Amino acid sequence: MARRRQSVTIKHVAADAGVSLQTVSRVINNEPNVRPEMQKRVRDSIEKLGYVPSIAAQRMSGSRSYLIMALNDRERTIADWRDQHGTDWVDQMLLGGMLKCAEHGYRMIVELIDTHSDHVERELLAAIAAIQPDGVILTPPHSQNPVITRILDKHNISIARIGSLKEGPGFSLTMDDEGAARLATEHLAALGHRRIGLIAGARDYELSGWRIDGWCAAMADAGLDSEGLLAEGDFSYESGLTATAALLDQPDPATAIIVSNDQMTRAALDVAKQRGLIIPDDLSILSFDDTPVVRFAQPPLTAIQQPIAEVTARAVELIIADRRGQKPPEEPVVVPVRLIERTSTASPAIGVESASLPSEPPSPSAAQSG
Amino acid sequence: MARRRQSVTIKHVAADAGVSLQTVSRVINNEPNVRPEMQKRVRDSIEKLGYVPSIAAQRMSGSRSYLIMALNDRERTIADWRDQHGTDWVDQMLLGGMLKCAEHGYRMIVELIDTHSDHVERELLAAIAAIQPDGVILTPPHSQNPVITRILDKHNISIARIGSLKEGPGFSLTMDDEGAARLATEHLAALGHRRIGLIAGARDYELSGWRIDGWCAAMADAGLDSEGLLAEGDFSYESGLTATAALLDQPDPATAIIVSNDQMTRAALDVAKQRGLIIPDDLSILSFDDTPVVRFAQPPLTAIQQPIAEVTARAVELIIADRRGQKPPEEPVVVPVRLIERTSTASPAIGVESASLPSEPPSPSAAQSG
DNA sequence: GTGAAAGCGCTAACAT
DNA sequence: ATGTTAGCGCTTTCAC
Repeated sequence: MARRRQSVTIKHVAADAGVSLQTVSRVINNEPNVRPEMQKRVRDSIEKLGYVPSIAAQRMSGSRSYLIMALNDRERTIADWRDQHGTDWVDQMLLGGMLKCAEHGYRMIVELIDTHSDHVERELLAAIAAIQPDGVILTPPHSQNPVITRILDKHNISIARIGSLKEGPGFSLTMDDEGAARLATEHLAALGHRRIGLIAGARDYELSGWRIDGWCAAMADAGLDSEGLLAEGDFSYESGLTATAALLDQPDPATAIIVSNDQMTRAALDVAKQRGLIIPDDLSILSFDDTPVVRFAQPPLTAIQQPIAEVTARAVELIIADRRGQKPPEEPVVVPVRLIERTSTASPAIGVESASLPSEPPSPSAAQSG
Repeated sequence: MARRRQSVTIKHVAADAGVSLQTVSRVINNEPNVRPEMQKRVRDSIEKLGYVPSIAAQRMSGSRSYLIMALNDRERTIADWRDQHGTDWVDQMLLGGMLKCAEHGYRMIVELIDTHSDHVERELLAAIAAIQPDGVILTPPHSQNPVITRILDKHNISIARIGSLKEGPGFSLTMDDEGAARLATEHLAALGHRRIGLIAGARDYELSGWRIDGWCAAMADAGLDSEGLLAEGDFSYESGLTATAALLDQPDPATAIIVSNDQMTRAALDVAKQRGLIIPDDLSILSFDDTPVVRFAQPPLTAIQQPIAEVTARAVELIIADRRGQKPPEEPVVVPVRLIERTSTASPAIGVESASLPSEPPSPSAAQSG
């Protein structure tokens, strides 16, 4: 295979503009100490020759690689892809991350790593050595894995941790899980539900706890008893089946369920169907993931729309700013969610329930259909 | 920002193994002229030190960048993402491409380019200069764009063209569109349909033609008249509305429709619903994309499952083989599709239709529900 | 079969 | 404000 050279290099530009390599380099990198007229001369040459810096060469000598690595959990990501369950997390990350990267001359590379394996460290080191990313975007559960953050920090790589508030290197971003859970709960309470169940996510995800907190707080604020309404899941379909059953199999069963992700939501729908429960007449369901499986469900589900694209774009911005020496934000960056109202949530069926409604009627204002 | 060095370089390995840089380089690249004992010594050092070659450095001096670029149409990809219509083409490309790349120490970078813009050339050149990919995977409509293939070829980059059989540099891969259309048509004919319509895709996609060919051939083979049963679409939802209406608004309307992609399928479903047609009782619908929107439709749709992941994986293999100097395949690589039978296709309603059925009854063998 | 030297395209550090 | 020099980590070329 023939040796492939860059067709137009910084040398050609320098020669064409009649300046030194360094001056061209400064212009490319928007560094100071270049007179406007020089600037222009160089930029004109760049334009004329169609010069584009080689990322590889930039990385070789400089401190930047112009590469940002998006790290996702291998097992879960591959399973989602294979099963074609319509989880579009990676797609949305690409949408937000790639486009933002492109604005700044960066590229995003998706990398999968097994969190729970013994060779996380080895895998991560290999990825770092091969790619030399300027920054890494971590998603749960990687974002709270101290082994990973420590290694990245040691290598002086900027870290954006999505879905983690733990102390640690880099900056945190969240999708306001607590607020979202509160929003979801309030939505259902406003519809008149008193038995609002929550199917929580895997315990080792920080955000699972936040959602429980938000739900608990909102239940308390609404004067509702949350006794027996919390079911623990692990984000898998199977766990969703068990959890849903648990919420329905009790003396005073849930009339509305908030489900922490799309796969468990599928399970909840299936359990409801199997039991002959009509949605939303007999049971309201609200999903914490607005993925295709949820949007195209029958009936279309009311859902918390997680701004994955946006939060990823913000993560890219933070990393690039960090590279430029700007001070990272003190506080975690919180990207608010939206509640998309569809037809899976409605007032509970009139019956014994309604007889025991509190004196205060449900607020119709919060129940407007979007 | 501190200058970041590779922690373990080829030098460390060479020193540790007591050999020269070149010997290590040869081992890394599986080149000849290294004695087995040397091999082992070097490999042991690599293992011990946890050495991983830097892609940037490899690219700098050598002919390989270990980077494969997956090129998609910017406008359509972003629209699909934004609208969240559940098209998972990019996801599936990543699944197949990334994993295969990983097996060989390559990485895949997704890049978006506007096909129809004036600056295709400029955008492509910029991407090439920045990334220096060893190979590029082209999807329609890029795969048939001579401007693109010519530039890539000139830069000595391996080209895998998915969905194009036109003469040109690089190798072609298809998902057997003609055979798939034939399969779909036969499936419907076997159910007893005589008026099987096809909503074709955009004319400037080669595969649109192949599908028409397959459908035509199968119709002829089944002794069916295809008069008035071909409607042209352009893959957009809107075009799907018009095309569906055209197939239904005629003296002898279609009782089954094959739709060339998921968005037009959505349109077909909506038209049917609006007209009060029950699927599959009044109208059978078969989609040419098995994306989430199709799988989770009500009823779930019978669909051609395009093996995007697999064809991308094959493309990666071909590119890597090409880099290694292996001779590319003479013939286009054809990855077969599968027909996923769901509940949107059934025998046409018994009525005037059945009275005029040909003497030969529909073959039940081909109508087995999967 | 192995090693030494040269240089890929670019930037950091140090001149001027 | 601009230029010069010395590498970055690796592969290529060519000598041994």
